[in-house]
Amino acid sequence: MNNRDHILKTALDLFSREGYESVGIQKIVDEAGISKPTLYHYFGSKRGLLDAILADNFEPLIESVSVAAAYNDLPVNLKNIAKVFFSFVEENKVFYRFQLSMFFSSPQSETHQAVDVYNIKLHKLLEDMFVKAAGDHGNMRGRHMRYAFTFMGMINNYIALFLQGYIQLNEPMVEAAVHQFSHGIYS
Amino acid sequence: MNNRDHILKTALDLFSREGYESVGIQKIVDEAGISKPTLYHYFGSKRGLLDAILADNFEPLIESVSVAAAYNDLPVNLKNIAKVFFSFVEENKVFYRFQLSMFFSSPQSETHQAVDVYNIKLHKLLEDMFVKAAGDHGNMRGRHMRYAFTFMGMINNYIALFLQGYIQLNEPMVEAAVHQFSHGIYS
DNA sequence: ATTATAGTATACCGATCGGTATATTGGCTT
DNA sequence: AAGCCAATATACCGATCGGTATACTATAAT
Repeated sequence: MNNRDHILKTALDLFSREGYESVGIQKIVDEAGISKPTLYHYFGSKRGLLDAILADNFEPLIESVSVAAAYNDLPVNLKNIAKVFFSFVEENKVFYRFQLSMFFSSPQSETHQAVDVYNIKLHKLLEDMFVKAAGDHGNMRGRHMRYAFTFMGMINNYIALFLQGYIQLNEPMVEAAVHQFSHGIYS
Repeated sequence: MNNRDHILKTALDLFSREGYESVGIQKIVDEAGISKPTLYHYFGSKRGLLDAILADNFEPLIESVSVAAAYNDLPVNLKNIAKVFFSFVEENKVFYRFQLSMFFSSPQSETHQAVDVYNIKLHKLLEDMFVKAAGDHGNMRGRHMRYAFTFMGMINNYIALFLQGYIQLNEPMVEAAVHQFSHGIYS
């Protein structure tokens, strides 16, 4: 692995375990076995390092979600989106734990602002899907935003359970999450 | 308001807005119009200040939840618990936003550890209730932990929606949250 | 062979971090 | 009035913070 990717991986591990604010640059470069100017050569600043971690990991996720959310048949879409998230989390546990913590961090914090742009993109994909679905399901109209939030919330609940070791993110769990969410929509 | 409570309120505001790690002691004492030794006289350390904030706010909540979760009739219990949380959040927006961010912060961080003890207490109250309910609902047996987590997750989803200004936490919303969760249990 | 450039290290910067030594104030007890 | 103690302030501590000035090295292009 090249130095840049090695730094990214080391920093993500530390950030995810101890929190972005609590981890100093010195600790990252010690752990990675390099020196400060090397890190600053690649990323320019601590914030630049954070942005690089987010871009590298979020972009593939957003791409996959955008495919799964292209409106067709709502129940199928929901299932596919859940699958995309669950399999992403299985392969990127450390990153997803970190991004969840950033999403819930204080609104004015650097971490929240850094991750917000990506979550807004994800949210838009979901909301667009619900807007289109409302053409076929009249009783959904005007609630797109709430649906998008509730669906992401449901997904993240199951992911949180997984991250704590209580469940596996397999096919039946996809069904369970979508089923439970759908009950809130159609009734 | 006495000095101790004034410091607590000032610190909670800053922590909730900018994050615990990002707010220095100096900023708190400047904002509160006092000096460092005064703060250290009351709380001993930054961590002591955090613990005092948590104790002051969590204890009444836990007391209320423990009443609402005393097992009687599960649907009624669930509704009462949701009511307790929703009305607590209405009156303690700033604190609840802060405690949510701590709950999702990195597992080894000071903030997560500080808040964990209280969330474990809340979780135990819910889990005990589900254990007792399983006596009356056979198909629930062995899933107490998952139910406790999922229910809290559902509650926190609605609270997050409220904190972002998308919904109000009124009676119909209590019904909606409990209804949606219950569908995951009985089927 | 020379030059340019990307990559890396040593050593340092001012600012801020959490925390404290010392002293002073003011009210309460005896 | 004397003594005590909680409450407060000024001024300071070493450690760490994010970031950088300078210089060396290795590789690649001319």
